[in-house]
This record gives sequence, structure tokens and C-alpha cells, in this order.
Amino acid sequence: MVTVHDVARAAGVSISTVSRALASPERVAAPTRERVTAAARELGYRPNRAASGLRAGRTGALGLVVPDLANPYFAAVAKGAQARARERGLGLFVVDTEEDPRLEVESVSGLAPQTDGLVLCSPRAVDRSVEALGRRPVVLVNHHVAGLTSVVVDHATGMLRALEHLRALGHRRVAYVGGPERSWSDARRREGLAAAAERLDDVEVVELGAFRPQVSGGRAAADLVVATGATAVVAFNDLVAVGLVERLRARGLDVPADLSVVGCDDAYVAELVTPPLTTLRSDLADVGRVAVDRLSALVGAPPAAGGPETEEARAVELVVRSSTAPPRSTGPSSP
Amino acid sequence: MVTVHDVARAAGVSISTVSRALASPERVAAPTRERVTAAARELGYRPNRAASGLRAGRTGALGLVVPDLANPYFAAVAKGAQARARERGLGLFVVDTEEDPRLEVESVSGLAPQTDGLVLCSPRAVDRSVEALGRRPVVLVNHHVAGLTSVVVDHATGMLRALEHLRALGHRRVAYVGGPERSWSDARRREGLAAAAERLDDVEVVELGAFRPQVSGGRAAADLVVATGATAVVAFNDLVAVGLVERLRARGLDVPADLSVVGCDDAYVAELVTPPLTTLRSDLADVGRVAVDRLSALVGAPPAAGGPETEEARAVELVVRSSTAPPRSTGPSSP
DNA sequence: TCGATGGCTGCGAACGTTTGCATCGTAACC
DNA sequence: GGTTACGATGCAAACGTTCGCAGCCATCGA
Repeated sequence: MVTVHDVARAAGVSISTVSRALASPERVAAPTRERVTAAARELGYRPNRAASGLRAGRTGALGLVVPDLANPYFAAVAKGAQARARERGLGLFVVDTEEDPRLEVESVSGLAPQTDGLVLCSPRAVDRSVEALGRRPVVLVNHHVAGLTSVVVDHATGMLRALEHLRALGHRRVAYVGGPERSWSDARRREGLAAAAERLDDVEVVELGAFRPQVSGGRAAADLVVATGATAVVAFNDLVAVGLVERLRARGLDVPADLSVVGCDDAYVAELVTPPLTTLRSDLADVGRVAVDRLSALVGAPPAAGGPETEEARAVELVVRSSTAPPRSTGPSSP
Repeated sequence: MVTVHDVARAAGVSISTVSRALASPERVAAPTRERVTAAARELGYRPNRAASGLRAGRTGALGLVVPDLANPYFAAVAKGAQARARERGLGLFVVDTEEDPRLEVESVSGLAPQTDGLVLCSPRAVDRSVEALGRRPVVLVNHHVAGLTSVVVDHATGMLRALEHLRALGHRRVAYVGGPERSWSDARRREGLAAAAERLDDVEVVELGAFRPQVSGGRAAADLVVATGATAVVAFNDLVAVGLVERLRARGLDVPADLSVVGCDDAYVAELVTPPLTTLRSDLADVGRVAVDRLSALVGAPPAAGGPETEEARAVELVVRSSTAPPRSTGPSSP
């Protein structure tokens, strides 16, 4: 392993000069700087992160905590976060908590000391996790607690767009198939729908209880949706929407003729299934990137400041495909 | 931050004893050990990875390099790898190379010094990457080079199972829609198919050129498949299979009545599309776990040994769904 | 010509841990 | 009872880097 000492010897300077030439180039004379950088390049010098972190108090690494890496939603966020971390020359530890609050807290407390800060994505035990990370900077994704920085998808506007679309098609009674009980996103979506319904005034929203955010959840919800007499339904995510379509068809109902279905997230299944799903697309890679940006800012900031509380909402876009259409002329369906 | 010194003071011992009590408990007397562990627990002591890595020469972290985190295939491998790394008390840096060979080499050379070893998943520039990581241990996933440890999916057996299945249904002419030109997996699949065809002797395989491993690749391949006169087709992965089905249907052909389709990977789209795809499932999380296991073994091993070359094949399972059926004209096989 | 100024550079301590070696005390053995 | 041997513990050096401080030299002003 090639160290500062090797570079120093090759360049004919002291190790301090090597360190400075690479870390703060303006503090060293141009000719020296060039000799050093040339030597470093030639020898293939790579600073030892552990050593520099030890002395400087920074590790040069961030942590990303997600409930489920195999979920395309979180995979997309992770991809964006990783890309930005790389651009900034930072390493990124990725941890999958398997949706387990205990594992989440444990991971956070284990990760915190060896990183400069953490991104907590859709945390399941946010209070204990925040406690576990001590004074380490943190950015929350799709969650919010007072005093912390967070990056969230603009669910409220998303729900408004969905409802506008359905209303324009002629729907007046819309069901919402909700996600996990303790999901922050689900709560925001319900709020958004309620607000949108009030604003559009002649659309009625029927909220349905907690369902698993999987295809199975959609299957389970389908019959309840039919029973509400709604002519359209908004699902917690695309998988739930797929499950809905599956069960509705099994009952002999047509999508979108008998019931329009709107998904969320624009996971790539949305355009593969039949019919392709109308859905709300959010740029998840962007969410990951922004989260890392905000975290970097926090890491650079003086520890006393703590950073102001912010909740940054990222745009959502309605993607219209074939799962939504005007309701049957007769109006509300009769089961 | 609480250090060994704090723990030592609290337990009334020296810092060496603290270090030993926690790292190699058998080397310290039981009562002392207990005093130390109690103090450590009480103070919430977390060893500083940077410091311990600096002195011991190990970082306590591994690296995982994948071409595309958003690809469910690699996301699944990453999930498995992460889980096992956590179980072993190791951190896992995850890097997404965006399928870019240059970025891959750069990532490897940046990651190598700050990890104890790397898992390279479906590398796109394996030679230069291996060179870039110096003497650092490495495990290859779905690739193989002489002298290195690798974990691969048993494509040969997979192809045999697929061909057996199709032959039993009565198919005698089977097309293969291949993946990217330089893909190691694709090469293995072609070999496997050829071997299987020879073994089954009355089945003929028609190989089709390189296609993108996406839905679009399948669409592009569909007409060529039809032109071959094959009654069944095996696709490089499930997305390609979906594209095939899409285009075939657009041409008025029925799957599986006119053409049987077999995918690969059992990505979760496989069971969501119509018809649900018969596919070859490999346990990708398991591949990730095993890769980390092998890497840990390499890290522990004496550096001189270098570890023996191995190529460990993980099992593949045929999952039969509705996209395969007997060919239209002939009944069940009657030689 | 001399002192002051300021830009570059080198020295050495420190970060928190591990570990080879020395030390101490005690038990075992003759 | 004296010697040996060994287990338990402490001391201090080292890992590779950063950074405060000090020294050096040249330039500039008086």
C-alpha cells in the first residue's frame, strides 16, 4: 500500500506538504503542488480513508437505511443516492432492515459511528432510530419529524392530480385503497385526497383500511372497492393496483370499463401489465440524490447549528395509460 | 464519543484489557471480562471502526459492485449480500456502475483501499477491475476468471430443465433469444442449451443474436423467432420474454397456443403479466449471501495463500406457469 | 542595511485502536 | 522453600493521516 510517505519521498517534500497539496491545493506553491500530484498519480496513491477519518473526525462515508432493497421503490432511491454520493467522493453504506423496526434501530446505532451521517428512508421506528444515532446528522425520506431535514414525495399534489383526472373523466365516487397502517406516505395521501375532494367539491372519496403494499393487498381490497359503489379507485402503489385489477377481472369486471384504476409510483410493472396502469410517477432517483445533497450540507455545517428543519417536497407527475376511462354511461355500478 | 479509555477507567483496567476483553474474550480472566463488558454496555461503547481498521489492517467493510441497482436482479443479490454482511458484523459499501466499464474500474480502485474485499457482480470490465483492486480479495458473481473465486447461477442445468420441459410438451424446435453480446451468463446459457440439445438428441435449438436485456429486446426479437419456425422460445430474461409475448400477441399469435415462452430469473414481473410466465428461478439473495460468505473466508485467509480457484454453481429451478403448453399441431410426444 | 511581514514548508502530536513485549503474581513441581 | 512456568495484565509503539505551530527565506518598506 502506497502512503503519503512514499509520495513525499518521490516528490522530495514532507508528508505534511503532500497532505496539503492534495486536500487544500491553494495552501501550497504551484510548482510543489504539481510535483506532488504527479508523484501521487504515478504511484497510484489513494489516501487511506480510515486514517484520514480517524484524525479529521470525518469518515467520508454516508449511510442509507431502507426497509427493503428488493422493492423497486427503494432500489430506485438507493440508486440515486449512490450516484450522488459517488459524485461527491463519498462512500455509501447500504442497509436493508427487512421492514423490522428492531433491526432498523440496531442498524442505525451500528452505522452511525462509522459514517458522517445517515439517510433514513421510510423509517419504521423513527423515534428510536433518531435517538440511536446520537448527534449524527440525518435526512429523512418520506417521513418527517420536527427539527429534522426531510425529503418527501409531494403526495398531496399527486392525489390532487389523480382526482382531477378521474373527475374530468366523469367519476364522482372514488375509492382509496390504503397502505400499511403506520406508513407516513399513506397518511399524507389520505390527507391529500381529502383536501382534493374538498377543493373539487363534487367528488366523493371513500377510504379503505390498511392493506399490505403488495399484489396480495390489492386482491384483498378488490371486493371492498366494488361494494363501495365507486367507479374509480386509487391504489397505495402499483402492486396493489395490479392485485386489484387481477381480482376485479376474476370477478368478471372490466378495467377500465367497469372500474378505473390509478396506481402510485410508476414502478416498471405499471406499463407491463394488462391494461397498462395510469399511475403517479415520482422521480425516486431524484429523491435519493437530493437526500444525499441535503445530508452533505448538514455534514459540512458546524455541529452546533444543527441545520434548520425543512421538508422538501419533490414533484409528482400523472402518467395516463389505459387503466382509466370514463365510467359506464349508466353511472355508478350496481353490484 | 465514548472510547476504550472511558471503558477502561470505568472498569478499573487498562485499555489493552478492554480491547482484549471485547475482541478475544478467552484471553482475559472471567471476572475482569465481565467488569469490562458491563462497563462497555453501560456506557454504550461502540468501537471506532476507522481506528481499529487502521491498526489491525482490516476495515470491517466489504464492497459490492453491481451494474444497475434498479434492476431487480441485482437488487435481489444486493439484498442477500447485505443481509449476510450484517450477520457477520461487516459493513457493505454498495456501488452502482451504471453498466459503464470505466465507472466500474474507477469504483473498484476507489473502493478497494477502504474495504477488506469486493464482490463484483456481472462485471463489464473484469480484467481491468481485477487489476485495479490490487491484492484485495475478490469474489465474482456470474462471471469467472482463472484463479479467482466465483459464485454463479447454474445456467447449464437451467437450460437443460427448460429444454426437458419443452421436449416433454412435444416441442422439437426451440429458439433462444440471447442477451448482451459480452454477457458471461449469455455465453453459459448458449453452451448449456447446446449441451442439452445434444443430450436430448431429438430437440433442435436455434440461437438468435444479441438483444438488449429489456422489454424492447424481446419486441425486437419476436419476428425473428417466428421466422425460425420454432414452436417454443427461451428468453435471456423475463423482461425479454415479456417483450416477446407483447409483440407476438400484436401479430395475432397466441401464447402459449402458437408459441411457448420460457423466461429466466423469475423476476416478480413473471407472475404478474398475462399469461404468467414459465421461467427459471434462481435464488439471487442466496447468491449474494454465498458471495459474501466466500469473500469473508478469503479475507480471513493468509494473504499468501490467495485462496484456491473455485466456481460454485447455485441451483436453478424451473417454475411452470401458463406461458408454455404443447405445440398446436402435434399432440403429446409420440416418437 | 536592517527589521518586519508573510508565504511555504517541515516538525511532531494527536485521532482510537490493536498487539508484541515486559511485568507481575501465583500455582505447580521437585 | 526455591525455582519454574504460565496466565493475566499493563506499557508503549504503531497504523496513515491531519493540523497547529514554528521555522525559514525572500520580499518589501524604512
